[in-house]
Amino acid sequence: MTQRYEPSLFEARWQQHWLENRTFRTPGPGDPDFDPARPKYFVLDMFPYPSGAGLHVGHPMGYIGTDIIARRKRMEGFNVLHPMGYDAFGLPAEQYAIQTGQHPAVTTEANIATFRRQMQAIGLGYDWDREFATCTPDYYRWTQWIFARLYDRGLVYQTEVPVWWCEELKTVLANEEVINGRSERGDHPCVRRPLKQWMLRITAYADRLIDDLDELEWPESVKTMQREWIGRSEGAEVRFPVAEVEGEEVTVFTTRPDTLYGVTFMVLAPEHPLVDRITTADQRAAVQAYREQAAVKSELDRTDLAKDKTGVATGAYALNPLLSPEDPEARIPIHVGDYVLMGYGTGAIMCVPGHDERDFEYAQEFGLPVRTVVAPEDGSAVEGCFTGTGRAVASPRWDGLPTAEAKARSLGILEELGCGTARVTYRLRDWLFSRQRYWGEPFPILHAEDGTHRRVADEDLPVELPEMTDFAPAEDGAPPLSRAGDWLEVTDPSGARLVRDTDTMPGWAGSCWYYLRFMDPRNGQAFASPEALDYWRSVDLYVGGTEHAVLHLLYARFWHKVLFDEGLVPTKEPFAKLFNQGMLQAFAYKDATGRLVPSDEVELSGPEPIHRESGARLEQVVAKMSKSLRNVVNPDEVCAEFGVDAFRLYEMFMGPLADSKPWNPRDVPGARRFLERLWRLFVDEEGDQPIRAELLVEASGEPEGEALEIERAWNPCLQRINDSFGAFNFNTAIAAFMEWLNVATKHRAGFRRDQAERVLAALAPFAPHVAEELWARLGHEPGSVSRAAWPALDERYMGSDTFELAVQVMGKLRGRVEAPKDASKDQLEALARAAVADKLEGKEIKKVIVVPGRLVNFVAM
RNA sequence: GGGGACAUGGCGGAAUCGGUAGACGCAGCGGCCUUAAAAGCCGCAGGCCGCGAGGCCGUCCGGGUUCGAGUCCCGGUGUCCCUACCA
Repeated sequence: MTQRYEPSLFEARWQQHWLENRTFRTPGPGDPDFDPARPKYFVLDMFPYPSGAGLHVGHPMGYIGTDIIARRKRMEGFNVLHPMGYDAFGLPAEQYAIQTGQHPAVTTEANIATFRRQMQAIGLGYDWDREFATCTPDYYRWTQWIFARLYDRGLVYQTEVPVWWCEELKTVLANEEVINGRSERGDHPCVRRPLKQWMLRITAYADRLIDDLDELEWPESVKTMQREWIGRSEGAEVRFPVAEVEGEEVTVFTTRPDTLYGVTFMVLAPEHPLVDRITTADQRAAVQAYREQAAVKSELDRTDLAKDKTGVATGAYALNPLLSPEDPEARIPIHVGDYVLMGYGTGAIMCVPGHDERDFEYAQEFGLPVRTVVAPEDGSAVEGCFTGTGRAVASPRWDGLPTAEAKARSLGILEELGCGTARVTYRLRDWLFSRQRYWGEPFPILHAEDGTHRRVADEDLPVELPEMTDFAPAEDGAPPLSRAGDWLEVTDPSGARLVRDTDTMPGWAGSCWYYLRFMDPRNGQAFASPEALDYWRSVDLYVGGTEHAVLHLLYARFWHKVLFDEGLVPTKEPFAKLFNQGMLQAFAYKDATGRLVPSDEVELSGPEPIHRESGARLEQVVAKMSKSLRNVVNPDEVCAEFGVDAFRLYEMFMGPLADSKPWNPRDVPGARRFLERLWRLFVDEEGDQPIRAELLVEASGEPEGEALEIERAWNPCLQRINDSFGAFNFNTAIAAFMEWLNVATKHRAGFRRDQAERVLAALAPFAPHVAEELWARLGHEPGSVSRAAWPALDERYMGSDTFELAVQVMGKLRGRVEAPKDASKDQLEALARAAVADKLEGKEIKKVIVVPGRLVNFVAM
């Protein structure tokens, strides 16, 4: 039998061993082997949607990172909760079902099997006993149950709203799923259409969702995104009476009530209900035409077309409530314009072209007057539009006040006059929560004949998805479930006939609380036991990509807070610490015209990349991995060619986990070579023994000679490994291993068993297969390195006794000299002086800076 | 238009508190081993000048603070990500 490093001979075997022995199973409260004395650590990956394409090398980047963290924490004595599951409801499986007739449950199950196999093949140490998919009744029963809690708290309502409708997908989409009028998934055109929809009152939690961000250990950028998404803005609601139309008034929201004297016109959103009531006869045709045009425009892209402001006068006028109705200045025209959005604030604005750029543009377009009511603090003259803060001018009731005070004063006056109040507005809208689709959680809702609805009793959950064979939505947009026959009909105990709701929940629903289910995934009595919730509390470290910075993380926080208010979870927030891994990119090749050339047309064997057909030189650039560039890398292939440990090491060696960085196929063999060299330190490839005989000898006493050299290299290496867990820059840990290996190889004759054991323990989180293999060959119980203790640092052997002292003259490096680590400042200065004596000759030394352990700098003229 | 991140050799990237820039790896070059090649092992390796000792330049560009700046401050350029009439 060969003793060469051949990972295919043992990697699969160890993976099998871990599964069979449930090595990474984590006992929790209620399990007989649970040890409550240990501290807990819950480290979670954002679980994947199991697509048909399987994993590509980008997915495992974060998974390998958390696997390393989980494995080390386990070795440090923590109860580590590190599970994996599948966000398995969603559109792609259903689209596929419509095209092929395959039931989404079938394709989803097949995809999950692929994902599971791939993740196990990477050696990820998840607790597979806790695995689940959100599309199983065992799970969505509790999704429905939590929905019922929201329902009972009045956070669920049904309303007719203009929603994004995607003709291609035959469903409504949430605002955030539509980008520039096209669906985020599939890039199909979408139109606005009024439909009755389920809404969740997330806006009721807006303030808490902003305020509680402060206590989270999250990237500032993500917190900022969430704050801006919620978009809290403080201002006033002001009511302007409409001239000559008795009883009508225009209510606007403004953040600048201090500019009220500068209002010269008003604009209503095209959809504003007031438009019909106030438009004058001679403007009616023009307004009607404009509204129709605006409705079409919104289907395309209102924002893109809005380079120039458009609008039309209604012919009606409003009266500035601060001025006397007789004052001609008080009379301001009311327009309709599509730069005002019906969905924000009141759908109407007061326009102050002197101090708002959009209003200014509109005023320019339509020749409306501009009135200046704020002057810059420094007294400088402003022409056109000034949006900054300063002092109020031409504003009789608060002239001369700085903007902040003017705001407060104007608010007070508005309230006094009874024509305005302070108000807070949010950009965040209530969450459109229903989809006219099949593959999602059915709503646990029953409709009565009188038009009322009630929720399904808890004991009747889950409301299971009915078996169907045709999932296509109807032409009129009626959901597939409306054709579900018997399933639809329910008779309640009183004999009343009820009909089930036929919408399903959006893809986000299942991921709103899955982290809680991991705490107690097989519980049939509750979504998780109070004991489990109380022990695991919340996620200590949550790792995933930035693409979920707003939606998923905001929705999950919302549900968690509702559960907190219900007294069902012990924490206010679900994810204590968030970490965003970088994106995995790939090299791409650009020709002279700037076009990207698919990778398989590029010849890389020469000194520079060449286009195979034309022979043209190409430029290497960094781009996303994409099918069209044919630079997508499959982890299965990499593992097959280089081994799993090499794959894991390379992914971590590429750079810090947080950075985006390109996959370079040429670098992968370097990781493999490291493992081979390490192997040879332990195993004589030419011999027939599983491990070098010296390593079977129990070492005693302090290391000496070559063993001492290895020891002195090891401890700084371990220090760097430990430090790499601070910022998740495991590339530096692996570099440290490599440097240590270079030293150890040089002094291999002195390599001792105790050193071998410590190295393998520290290596185990990074390259677990080879660590297990060599650990077992050392005679330890198979599989036990995963449970070994994390090695301790020995401060006595932190490198050698001397260091290289840099000697500078006037800040420039002029020499180097070996110096003892414990030398005094005076000794260092003397050594340095001797080293650069010739450079100092004839110069006057003005100052000497001594930095122990580093350098000496002579300031000399 | 707004917000954020980043910028270091041919490539990926190192560099605690401001203290020897380029660790580690890839690609490259030289040597050993070999009939030869591969693999492996040993060594070289930012640029320029010089036979050499050595010197000069160098972390996107321009200024500044400092004994000393990749790191801090001001201004600019470029790349990537997010966002987009939010009143």
